[in-house]
Amino acid sequence: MNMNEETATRGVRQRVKAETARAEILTAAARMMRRVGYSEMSLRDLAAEVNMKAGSLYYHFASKDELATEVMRIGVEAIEAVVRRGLDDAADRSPAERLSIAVRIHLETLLEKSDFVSSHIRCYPFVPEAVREQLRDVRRSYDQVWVQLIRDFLGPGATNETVRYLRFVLIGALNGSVEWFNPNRDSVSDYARTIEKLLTSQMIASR
Amino acid sequence: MNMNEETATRGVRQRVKAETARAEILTAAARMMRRVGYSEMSLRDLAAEVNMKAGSLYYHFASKDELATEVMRIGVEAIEAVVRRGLDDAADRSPAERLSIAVRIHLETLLEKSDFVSSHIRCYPFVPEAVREQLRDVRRSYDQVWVQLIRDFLGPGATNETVRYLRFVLIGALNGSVEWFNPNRDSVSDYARTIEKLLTSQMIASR
DNA sequence: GTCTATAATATGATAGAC
DNA sequence: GTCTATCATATTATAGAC
Repeated sequence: MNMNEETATRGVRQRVKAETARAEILTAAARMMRRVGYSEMSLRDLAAEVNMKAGSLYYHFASKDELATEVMRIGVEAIEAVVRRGLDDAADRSPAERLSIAVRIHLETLLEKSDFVSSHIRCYPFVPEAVREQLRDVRRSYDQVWVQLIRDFLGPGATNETVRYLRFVLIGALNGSVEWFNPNRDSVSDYARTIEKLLTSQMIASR
Repeated sequence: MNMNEETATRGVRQRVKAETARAEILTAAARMMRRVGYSEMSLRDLAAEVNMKAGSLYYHFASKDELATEVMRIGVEAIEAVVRRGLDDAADRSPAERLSIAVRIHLETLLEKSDFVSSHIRCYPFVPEAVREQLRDVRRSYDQVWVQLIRDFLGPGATNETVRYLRFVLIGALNGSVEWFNPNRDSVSDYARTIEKLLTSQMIASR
């Protein structure tokens, strides 16, 4: 069949509409998963959020799991990208400064910038195993950013175990903030400074 | 009615049976909530775990919420009690040593001793608001243990904000461990030592 | 105290009209 | 692309027999 201008145009418009709807669903899902959790988010409620009916979601996603996987995948990839960019811009800084930069960017992204990131952090432990499996590689990739940062920070003498445990301390302190951080009361910058002081032995002045 | 020995005995036995069953349900619920989460734990599955049918649970608890509240309440109260006891036994130690003791006891209880504690930590953020409300006071009480420990550790110069943020760093590092700790690979003692080094500026030797 | 049976409702998902 | 209608199933909770 020979496409004339009209049918070609309609094809484009339809594709744009589909992509727009898909993006809106993903954004609403991220916000909702962050707020209530994965199991607690019903597809009916999600659909209502984007002025749709539940069944319509299946035109864009094959299942709730696929939708959630996509939301959380966007989250990790986004935070890895923004942290890596920040570190590339600070390639000449000291290991301590680079670690500090990563801490700040991670916190800002998690707490102020992206529901995709925060929904990932909150929901990952309770999402079906099949979803976690899908996210294994992207998560591992972001983990490696921190492994390298902490290795550089601790220097060549540090054991793998020390690197591992310090990473868990940091990740715990960073990600735990989604549960208590209140933008009206708390400051990302102040919390980041607390972590930096701890890392650089400035927590207690007299020591 | 005048109770003879037999009816009195049966009364006691029934009461014991009820209390035993109730305790078994609570224990199984704690284990299950820890493993799969609150929403993900169905009362049918829970009942099966204690060789019962779902309906029978309602002889012991008025609702799923009440059951979950009880599980989580036992958790906080248990960890507060064991941490407070440990601190009482170390009343003469330095603030840094007392903080270190609390870190160790908290981790041991959370990771090795009590499903009531770990289920509380994992499920609290996703439990219905009504349940969280019921737990507010006991949680606040345990929080105060840490506020005091950190105040003493930082000394009189510390601002409330610093105390608050250091507490969140610690709680995040401590409680985040439920998500990654593997008894076959990890050591509570080694992880506790990592945290202690960070607190006492011994993380990096050359500084 | 625990059972069976069931109410009342909510869920993820699919089929077919438009 | 989205709707309506519905399937199949799962959920919390209750009523009444034993």
